[in-house]
Amino acid sequence: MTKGVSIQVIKRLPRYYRFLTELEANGTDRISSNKLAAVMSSTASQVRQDLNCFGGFGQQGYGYSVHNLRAEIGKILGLDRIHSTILIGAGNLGKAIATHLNFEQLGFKLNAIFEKDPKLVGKMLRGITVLPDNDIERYVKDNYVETAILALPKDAVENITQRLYALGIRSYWNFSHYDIAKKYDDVVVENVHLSDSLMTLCYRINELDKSINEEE
Amino acid sequence: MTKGVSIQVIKRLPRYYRFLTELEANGTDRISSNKLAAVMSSTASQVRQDLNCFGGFGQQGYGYSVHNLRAEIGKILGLDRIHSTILIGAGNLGKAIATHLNFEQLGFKLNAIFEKDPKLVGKMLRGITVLPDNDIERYVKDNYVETAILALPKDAVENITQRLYALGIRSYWNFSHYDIAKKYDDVVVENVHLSDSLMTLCYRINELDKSINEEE
DNA sequence: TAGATTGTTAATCGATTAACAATC
DNA sequence: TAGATTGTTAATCGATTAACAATC
Repeated sequence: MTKGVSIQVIKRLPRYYRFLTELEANGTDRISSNKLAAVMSSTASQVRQDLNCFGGFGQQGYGYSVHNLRAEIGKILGLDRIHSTILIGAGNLGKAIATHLNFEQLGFKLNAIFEKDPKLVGKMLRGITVLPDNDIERYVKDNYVETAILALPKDAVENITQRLYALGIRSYWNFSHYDIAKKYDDVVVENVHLSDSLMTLCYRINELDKSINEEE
Repeated sequence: MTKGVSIQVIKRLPRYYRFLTELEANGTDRISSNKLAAVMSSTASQVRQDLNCFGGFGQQGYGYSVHNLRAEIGKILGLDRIHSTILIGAGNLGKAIATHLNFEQLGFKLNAIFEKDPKLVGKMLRGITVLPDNDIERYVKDNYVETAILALPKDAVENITQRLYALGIRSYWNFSHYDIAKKYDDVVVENVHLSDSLMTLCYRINELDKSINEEE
């Protein structure tokens, strides 16, 4: 029954969700695949193909109800569930993650934060007291934890992941360059590689410069 | 002469670069497409196809020189150039970006930081004094600036981008949900949508749970 | 020379786009 | 009913994988 929707489609779902949220906030009641494609810089064909991976949410001759479609995509993404989450690392990056994201609207709840550096332990972030990383085992045994956010340097992540895996945690939001999925095969890992993104920008700037120089 | 290498290939280049950097640090001198594919969780065919978009860097019967290949990919990405960069927004996210990334190794140099909130103006980040955002125009006119990093809320970004675009800035590393590329068509934008990444993780956790339940 | 491994062409696979009958 | 727009099938396009001759 696992339908096997392609990763390309799945990666577009948050985009649909974002734009539909905006449209609803703007008071738009209904939208055609054509109009939605224009907003998303996509094509009407792709919009209809994508949505029909999950069901027929539209109505012939009418289009899609913005409110309903947004709710359906929210359900598909699973944003109506709440995944108990811990954050490992309360440095600059961990702090930004903790304070910047609306976890509750994204299907998660941040319940605890752990940090090795004693100088940061005890501080408050988003109403949560930062705990020493030695407390991880005790905490995870006492509290149900589904997901871990990893905001620490690569060399620290290898060891931490081993501990978290041993405790049964199988989903990771990973900001480091340690390759979790290569080590463990029954986990879900979403990587955020900021430096890869910046290098891609670098390449594209150079391409832009080249095309400008060719024009001259 | 613009070759038009596909975006999929370009997005893999930073990965090659990262793994080759590791291999070189480990003292590996040469590597075959087969071995490199194993390290990268890719295929030998894909490795050779990808690299041959840019040139024949290997040697039949031998493989690739790790050192040379890393250097070549660095050049392709343009990491040997230095793009003058400013950061707009010195909140938690801006602070993490400023302190977390090795800009110099990624083809960029962070030269100035601007912030609206007077409480943050004057603070030091990465040896740079945070300036008031009213100084942007003066600064960009006096100093050559190529790239802007946008680490502020969506509603502030629209206005800031207008100002930066008017000043001639054409490349953006954008952490907000404001769609720059839809508004301006001669810009290069690399978006980092953290909440999209988290929603994708949410979807995949649910899929994992489903497949586990099916087994029972 | 023989073995290994590339560069490159051909085959396959999957994703996107186009078309249109179904239907609101 | 006529017009609009979906859901879905078919056609196209591009990316990945396989194969192999070239060659170090």
